[in-house]
Amino acid sequence: MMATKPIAEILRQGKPDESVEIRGWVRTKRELKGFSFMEVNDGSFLANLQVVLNPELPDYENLLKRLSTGASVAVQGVLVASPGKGQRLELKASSVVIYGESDPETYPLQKKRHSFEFLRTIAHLRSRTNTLGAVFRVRNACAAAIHQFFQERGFLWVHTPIITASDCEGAGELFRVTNFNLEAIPQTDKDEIDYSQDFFGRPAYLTVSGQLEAEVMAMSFENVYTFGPTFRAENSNTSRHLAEFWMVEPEMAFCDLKGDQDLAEEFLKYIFKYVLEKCPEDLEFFNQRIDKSVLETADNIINNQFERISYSEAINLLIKADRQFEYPVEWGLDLQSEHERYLAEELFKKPVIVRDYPSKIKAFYMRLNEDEKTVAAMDVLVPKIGEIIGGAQREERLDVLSDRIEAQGLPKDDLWWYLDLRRYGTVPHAGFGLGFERTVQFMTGMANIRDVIPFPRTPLSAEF
RNA sequence: UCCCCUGUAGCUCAGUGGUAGAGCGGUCGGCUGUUAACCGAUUGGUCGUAGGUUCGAAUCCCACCGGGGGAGCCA
Repeated sequence: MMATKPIAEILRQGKPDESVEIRGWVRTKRELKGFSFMEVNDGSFLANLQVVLNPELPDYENLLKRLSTGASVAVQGVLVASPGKGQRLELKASSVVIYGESDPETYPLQKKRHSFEFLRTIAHLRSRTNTLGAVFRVRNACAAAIHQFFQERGFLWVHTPIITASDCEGAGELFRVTNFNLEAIPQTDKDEIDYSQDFFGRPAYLTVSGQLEAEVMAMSFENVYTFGPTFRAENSNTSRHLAEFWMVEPEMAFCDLKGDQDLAEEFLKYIFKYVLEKCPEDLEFFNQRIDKSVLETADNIINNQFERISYSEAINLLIKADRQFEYPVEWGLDLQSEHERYLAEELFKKPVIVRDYPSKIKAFYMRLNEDEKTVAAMDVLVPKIGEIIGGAQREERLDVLSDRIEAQGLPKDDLWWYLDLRRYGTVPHAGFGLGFERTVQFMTGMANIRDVIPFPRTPLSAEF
């Protein structure tokens, strides 16, 4: 019985004379007079396995006709040292089974390079290309790294709800969740929508963050993290926005802003190192073909101590900067993308953590500092992307939190359970959020976020 | 949501008022080890949609639709 092996395993550690079976999809075929070559890919590896097809194979002529790009095959044979350049091993086929043919007249993928715009229109086939294949392997490795990082440190993976009733995150527009018949929405006497008749008896939404619930869980397990889908209905049309994306949110009890920053830095270093070890060929490919600074970026993250400055220091540095910004720099105003990129890209040339932002420009749950003007927030800024992590020490004092909720005009009654956490056994705690796709973008150098998620959801686009 | 660019063959694009083009792909043939194979031939079109200007529109004007980039918002 012949062992079926992933092509990655064969190319990494296969030996000549070994009998193997592979399965996969034909990437390309080259017919010569006496025999033919075909390259097969099974998604396990960036490179294809070259298969040699000799005329002695049963039904050779007909087989060659049917083995076009995209066809699915199983090949049995013997590994031999390749006399040609470009590969160590090749598979001398003794039997080829075609599972499904692929009409070359209509199969949209060519051997030639395609634009990412075009590939987005064939999202059901694009994962068979070199670049998207590499992206999804890196994405997988990155997800595995995230879990391993937290699991090694005793963090509990908590599953926070996808559907939420609280509209008080202030983080973008929400998608409504309802089972109303939209042709006939129940109304009250006052001609308002009667949510009491809706599925949850109140307005409900898709979550924009699992943070508040993660805080609940941190108050019983100390260290927790969420890793799941998040939804924003913002009409954002940029290369950095998705309506549906994945977010990682650790939350730590008995932790302050310093500990939060330490974890964020350690975390980024860990996942970059992990992916570099697991997918070296893929990252090398990105470095060569997509963005020639990919490896340098990884090295920069892994081997540099992140710069840490306060918001006030950041403002001073920006004022002193030897260049003009489009947007004004002034204490009290939020940092714009151009400011963040200047700090990380030009001034420090490495990741920068900015902390202690003015309270007025940050969320209600962030802890008020002694100066009463700033909050214990921190953003990790990286070259090229800007903000990749946003976090804070949370306000654990009931009275201060109540005041801030009221000051921001938020519905305090809806947050009764969140406030309860401060009534019963409150502790200092902190956490942060990391956009998963932006991280994969950063790692791979892919310019558009729609090309690092298999099935991107953006305004007017949800076909696949 | 705002600003800019763009829509021509399966793909990437040229054509800017006078008969619709190239490269790649596909197909056929050739080639004793190819690997973005190579060489030769061949195939391929409602020029995004609908109006308008004009003797004549892919080309100029208007509207709509799609795609991309940027900004804002954010992760």
